[in-house]
Amino acid sequence: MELAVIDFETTGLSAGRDRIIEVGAVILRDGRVAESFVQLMHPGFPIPSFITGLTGISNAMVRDMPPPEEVMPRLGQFLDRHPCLAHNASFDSRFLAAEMARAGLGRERPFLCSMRLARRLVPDAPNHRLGTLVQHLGLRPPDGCRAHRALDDVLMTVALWNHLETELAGWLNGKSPDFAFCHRLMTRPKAAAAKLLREAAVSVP
DNA sequence: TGCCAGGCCCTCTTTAGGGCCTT
Repeated sequence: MELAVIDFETTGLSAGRDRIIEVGAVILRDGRVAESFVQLMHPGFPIPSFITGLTGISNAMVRDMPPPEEVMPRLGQFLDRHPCLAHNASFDSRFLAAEMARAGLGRERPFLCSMRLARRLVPDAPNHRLGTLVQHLGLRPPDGCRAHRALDDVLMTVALWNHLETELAGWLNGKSPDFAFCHRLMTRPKAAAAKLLREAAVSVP
């Protein structure tokens, strides 16, 4: 399954009030990064100091950067028709929809959520934050990877997804899971998701 | 003036509340 893995750094949590200040995205093909896209953006107002402390993205870094509405057409072309994957996808899909609408480019995109899948497949993790899961599973993000920068968070999500996909393929007798199966798994209640896995394990030849 | 996200998910639930995740 080809996926676009995406992550936004923003000025806050509200898609209605806050703006995107950085996007990272990659096209994942056979578990490998085939293309990548990263861009800082100027939100049109000062970045809150809390966000600069969290992400390291300062007002000086975005001073000469384009506003989100200028970046969205290029991002839309990059994502093309790929289904998207993000960690806590409801957050990123809300911001993507809000910024696309501001740019006059409204289009709903299907999303998978690595956090919701991990809650089904890694129930014993201390918590389901991206960094915790990567550490808990012993995954190795690329050297120099820094949490809360968009492309680095994308690469950690890729590492997590590759682990989850391998685990799902184990349930499916080696067959790679498709989008519909992953979506069913992450949207069903816990007990129903567990039943879905058990049924898949015996029904896939 | 005062406030400011939103949706999933669990449970001491369903006539509800609060923790988890994302920035």
